[in-house]
Amino acid sequence: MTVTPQPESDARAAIHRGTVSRQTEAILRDMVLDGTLAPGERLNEVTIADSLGVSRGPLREAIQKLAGEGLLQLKSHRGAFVRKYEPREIIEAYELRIALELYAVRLVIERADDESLAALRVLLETDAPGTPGTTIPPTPPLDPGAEVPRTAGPYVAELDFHQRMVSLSGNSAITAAALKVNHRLYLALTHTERTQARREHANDEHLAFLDALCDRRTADATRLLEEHLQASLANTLSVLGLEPLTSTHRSTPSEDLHHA
Amino acid sequence: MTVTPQPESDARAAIHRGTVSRQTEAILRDMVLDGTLAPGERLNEVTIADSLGVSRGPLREAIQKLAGEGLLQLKSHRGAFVRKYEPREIIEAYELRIALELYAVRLVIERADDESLAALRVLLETDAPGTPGTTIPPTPPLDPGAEVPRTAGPYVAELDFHQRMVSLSGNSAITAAALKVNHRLYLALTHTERTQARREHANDEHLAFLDALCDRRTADATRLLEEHLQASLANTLSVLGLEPLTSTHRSTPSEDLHHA
DNA sequence: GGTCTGCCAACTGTCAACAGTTTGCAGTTG
DNA sequence: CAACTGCAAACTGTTGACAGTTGGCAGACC
Repeated sequence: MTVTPQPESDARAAIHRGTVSRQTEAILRDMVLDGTLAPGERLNEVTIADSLGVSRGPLREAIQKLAGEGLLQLKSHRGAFVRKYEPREIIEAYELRIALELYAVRLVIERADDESLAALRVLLETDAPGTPGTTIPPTPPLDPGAEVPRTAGPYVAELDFHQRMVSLSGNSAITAAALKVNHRLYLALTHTERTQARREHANDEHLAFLDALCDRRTADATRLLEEHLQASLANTLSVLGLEPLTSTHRSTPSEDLHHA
Repeated sequence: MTVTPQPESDARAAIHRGTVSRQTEAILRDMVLDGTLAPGERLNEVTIADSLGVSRGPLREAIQKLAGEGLLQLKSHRGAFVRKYEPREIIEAYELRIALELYAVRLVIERADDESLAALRVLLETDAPGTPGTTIPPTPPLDPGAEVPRTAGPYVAELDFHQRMVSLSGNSAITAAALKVNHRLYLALTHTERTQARREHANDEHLAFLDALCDRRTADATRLLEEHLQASLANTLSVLGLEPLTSTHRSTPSEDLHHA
């Protein structure tokens, strides 16, 4: 109803919905994101191909594509596994997200019109967990199947708001990159709950940020967004029982990240 | 015989150098980046598979992966084409690059050790076009075949310096994203020459930026880098005979980039 | 002469079968 | 009884062949 390109509109459209390869890719992505395939799990090609009613060829092509998006991990002669993110990788993905959003904010303030900015506020008010998949940005440069599934994880609304904000930059390259890293973060954090306190804080931060954004106060918006993202990352880390990477490495001169 | 990953190091290593799929992927990427396959050109699967001595299966898997990286474009039932970037897309890719590098600078200043920073200076001094492929970052999270080819285009040294700087952030996600967008920009701009004046300016800007970076003056380094990147983008646009997007949209409230 | 229609060739998308590798297990041996 | 070796099953990697679609070309028709 909202933004998702509805498949059930026409039966003929469903038949012609791209090739088997693309359909398989979309279905696989959903299966990975909604947990049907658990992180670390191995994908048996014949089993999955059989259950989807397709051959191994298109399935393998879909697997290649998802591996390129960071959702699967390929091991030579061992097959494909659902990507299991290490704590360090979660932090790195988060930092990538921060990099994208911080610059996107500047573009949004420069370019977005008032209506679009105002429309963002609606996303914060309808914070109920019942809102179904509104995750697709208006101009998705990725494939049409790239959508966050309907199983409402704790991060869906959060990611959705941010993704929409980024898409207002009008830059489809940045938007696509953000969507991809958001998918990865969703996969990595989908079973991570946030504390209630954090949840309320997050909403306040969103509102403050949005106010600055609508007033086109670039410096304030940027600062508020970064503080919000850093706080969100810190909460995630604490829930996961990890210590923040961002404060430990400055003392040690080398050796710290040279081995990766 | 053309671009094949060097087999003469060890016969056994050549045999076990990944699967045919991966080799094909690396070779294809090189062929796209070095212009063997021209932008807009269509890839005939049987011809290419034949010339590489592989079957269509692995070739198609490689094509899927390169399409995911933005180097190829897939058209349903029409095949794969070398991606031909529109002016707008070039600008968007450039902005994505800016977003990544601006945040990377902060991480570099926080985390990189003095030696690594000093090592960057060497890249600027050996500006001769004879320096062979040093394009791989220390920690390439992409596949081992992902390198800017040896055909020294005008942007190779430029991109190389920036890529190395980004890799010093220690963040492999950001580094991988930067590498990917740099590949795209290389493909889009490989036949674009820079003015001599711009060339000298660029070097000066690099040096000034590097000084600020080594002194860990975050604000200065960030500002200098952004000015440098904006100037570089402006030069590229002028060479291409385009007008900058970044200055036209602020006045018009909407309608400017809503159609994309 | 221009335009439209129907056919044909080329190519992509898909499938089923073959070959090589890995992993786990059973048997054997010290 | 533990550890090592060899085998076998399962699965991935690869291949060649089949079917459906697209685009162009020739011929007919207006």
